[in-house]
Amino acid sequence: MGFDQLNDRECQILRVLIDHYVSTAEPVGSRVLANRFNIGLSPATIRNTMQDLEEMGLIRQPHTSAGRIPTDEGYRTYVDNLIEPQTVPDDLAKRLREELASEHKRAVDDILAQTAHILASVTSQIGVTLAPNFDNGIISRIELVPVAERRLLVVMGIQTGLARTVLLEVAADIDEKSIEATQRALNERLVGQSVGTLRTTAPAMLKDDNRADPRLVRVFVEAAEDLIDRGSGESLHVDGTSNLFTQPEFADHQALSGVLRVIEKRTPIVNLLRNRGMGEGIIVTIGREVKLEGAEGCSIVSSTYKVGQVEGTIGILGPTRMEYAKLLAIIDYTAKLLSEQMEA
Amino acid sequence: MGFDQLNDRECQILRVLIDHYVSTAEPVGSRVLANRFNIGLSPATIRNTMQDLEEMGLIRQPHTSAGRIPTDEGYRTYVDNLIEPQTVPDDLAKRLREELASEHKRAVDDILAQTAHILASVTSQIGVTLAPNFDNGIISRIELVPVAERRLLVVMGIQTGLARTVLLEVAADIDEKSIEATQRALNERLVGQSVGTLRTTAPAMLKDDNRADPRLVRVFVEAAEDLIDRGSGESLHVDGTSNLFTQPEFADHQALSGVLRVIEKRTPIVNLLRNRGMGEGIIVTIGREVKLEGAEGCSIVSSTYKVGQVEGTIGILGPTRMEYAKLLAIIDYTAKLLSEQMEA
DNA sequence: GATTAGCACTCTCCGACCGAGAGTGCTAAT
DNA sequence: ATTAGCACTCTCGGTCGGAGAGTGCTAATC
Repeated sequence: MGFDQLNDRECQILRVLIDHYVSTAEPVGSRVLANRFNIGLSPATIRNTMQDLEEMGLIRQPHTSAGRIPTDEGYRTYVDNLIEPQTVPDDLAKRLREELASEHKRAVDDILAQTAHILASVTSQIGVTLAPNFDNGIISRIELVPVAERRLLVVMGIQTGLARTVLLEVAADIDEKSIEATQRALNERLVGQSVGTLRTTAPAMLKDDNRADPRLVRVFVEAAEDLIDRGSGESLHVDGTSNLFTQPEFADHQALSGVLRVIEKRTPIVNLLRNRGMGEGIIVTIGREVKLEGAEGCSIVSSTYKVGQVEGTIGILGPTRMEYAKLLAIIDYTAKLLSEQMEA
Repeated sequence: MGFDQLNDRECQILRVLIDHYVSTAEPVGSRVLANRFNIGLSPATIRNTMQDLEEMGLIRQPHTSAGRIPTDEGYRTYVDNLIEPQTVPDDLAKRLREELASEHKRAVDDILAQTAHILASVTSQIGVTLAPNFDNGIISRIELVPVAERRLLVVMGIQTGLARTVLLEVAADIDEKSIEATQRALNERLVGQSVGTLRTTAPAMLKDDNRADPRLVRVFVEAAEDLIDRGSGESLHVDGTSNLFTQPEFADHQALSGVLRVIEKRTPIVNLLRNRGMGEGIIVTIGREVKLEGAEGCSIVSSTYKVGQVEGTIGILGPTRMEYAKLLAIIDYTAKLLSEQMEA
C-alpha cells in the first residue's frame, strides 16, 4: 500500500475512513479514527491528513463540524488501490451453490430471476441479471411450428442449446408445404451463421430465395429483432428493490423515487449493462459514473457469465456506500457459478 | 339515491365529501362542504349529518378538530351505491385504442406489458396485467422440437392461437424416431382436452402408452406445470410503481415500503388477481379487503379479458383514495379493447 | 520538523414553547 | 328541524437555546 499519488498514511486513513463510513453511514471524525487505529496516532494528526485528502477531492464534509465522508473519487481510489481481493466465505458459497444449482434443469429465465433474487437477498442490495446477448450465438436450427390457424411459432436454437421463440401471425392460405419449404431454406441459409447477421446480411440473402414463400420470409425478417433482443425489456430481471428502504441514503423521497423510476424504465439499465465493456471480468461503476438520471447516488458491481459463445451480465446495484470488497467477491463467484450452471 | 341504509342527505354528504377528499387528499370540514353544496345547507347542519355518518363507520376524523375522511366502509358504500356508471371521454378512448391496438400483431407478453404501461400512465396509478390462465384452454397441438443436443422444446398451442413453450433437457440417446412417436401419442391423447387435465388425469393416461418413450413422457409431465402457469411470476406485468411517489398517502416510508414489498413478491398479487372471482365484470377491492400485508391502504379495480376460452385479468392498483368512477370506466373499456385485440 | 494538546469556533440536532388556524360539539335562538 | 354563536381541542410551523460533535489553528512538545 501506498501508491503513486498517496503516501502510506493517507492510504491508511482513507481506507479506514471508508470502511467505517460504509458500516455506519455516519460522517466519521478524527476522534473515532484515532481510536479505531491500532497504531497510535492522535486526532490532530489525523485531522491534518484528512485535510490533505479533502484537498485532493477524495473526501468531504457534509457541513463544517461534521466528520468526513468519501466522495465518488474517494471510493474510486479505494476500489482501485486499497481493497484486496476477497473470497466468499464458505457458508455463503455453499448457500449460493445450493440455491442456484438446485433442482433439475430450469428455464433460463427462471434461473436468471432466481439469481437476481439470491443476489438481492445475500447482499441486501438490488440484484440485476440480464439474459444472454444472442448476437454472437451461432444458429443451430430454425423451426417453423404451425400452432393454430394463422399462427406460426418460430423457434430459433443456438449452438449452446438455448432457444428463443416468436409467435407470428401469417396469412390464412399458407399451407404446410410452403412452410416446410421455407423452413428448409431458412435452415440452409442461416444455420452456422451468427444471430447478429439476422439484423444485417440475412434479409438481403433470403429475399431472392425462390424456394421460400416470400410472405413468410417477410414476417420472419420482421420478427428477427424480437428473436435477437426479445423486446430487451423482458430480458432484464431485477430483484430486491425494497432493500433500498433499509438504506439511510434513501430515506428521503427524492433519491428513492429517482432510482425507482430508472429501474422501472428498464431500457436504460439494459443498455448500461450491455455496453459496459462486454467481456473481461468485474466492473465497478461508482456514483456519477453511472450515467443514469436519478441514480447518481448509486454504484453498480457487475460481471459477465458465459453460455458457450454468448454472454450475459449480472450485477448488484446499491448506494455508493456499499461493501465493495465483499460484493466484488460475491459477483465474481456468482457469475462463475452461473456459467457452470448454464453451460452444463 | 337514498337507499336502504342512508337517507338522501346522508348520501349527498357522503358523496360530496368523498369526491372532495379524493381530489384534495385533505380532511374535509363542514365549512367546505357547505360552500361546495349548491343547495343551501349550513355548516352546522352538515356537522350533524357527519356525526351520524361517523357513527355508522363510514367516515372518521384523523384527530379532533380536523375534517373527516372516508373509511374503507365509506368507500365501499360509495362505490356500491353512490357512483353512476361513467364512460371514458372520447379523447382518452382514442388514446387507449391507438396505443394498444397499434402496429401489427405482437407477442402476448408485449401487449400485456404495454397494457400495464398505458393503464399506469393514463391513471397515474399502478397498472397490473396478468397473462391468460391456460387452465380452461383446449389443447390444439403439441410439438416436440429438438433444439440442440439434449435440448427439446415443447410447444403447446391452444385453440385460440396462443402458445406456450418449455425447454427441456433430455437424455442424449433419444432419437428423432421416438420423439416423433411420442409427439404423435401426445397429440392423440391430449388434443381436444383442456390444459387443466395436464395436472390431473393426463399423467396417468399417458403412463401406459406403449408407443411413447416413457422417459420423454416423464419429463413432459414434469414440465406440464410450467406450461400451465409459466412459473406464475412471469405472467404478471406491473408498471407505474413510481406513480406511488406522487401520492401523498405514500409520503411516509412505512406505507410505501409495504406496498413495494408486496409488489416485488409477485405471487401474492398473482393469486389475488387469479382468485378474484374469475368471470363477470369489474371488481373493486377496497383497503383492508385487499388481503395483502403491507397493502392495507390500497384499492384494486380489476376486470377480466377473454381470449377464446381462456381469461386473463387486468387491474389498477392505487391508494384507497382513488377516482373510482373514472377508473371503473377505464378498466372496463381497456378490458374490452384487450379482448378484441387478442381475439382478432 | 513532525506530532500533539488545547482552545475557540461553527454547525447540526433536538426539545420546548407559542401563536395561528381550522374544525368540532354543544347550546340556545330561530 | 335548522342554524348562529362560542368555547374547546388539536395540529402545524416557526423560533429559541442548549448540548454535542468536530473542526482548524496555534503553541507546546518530542
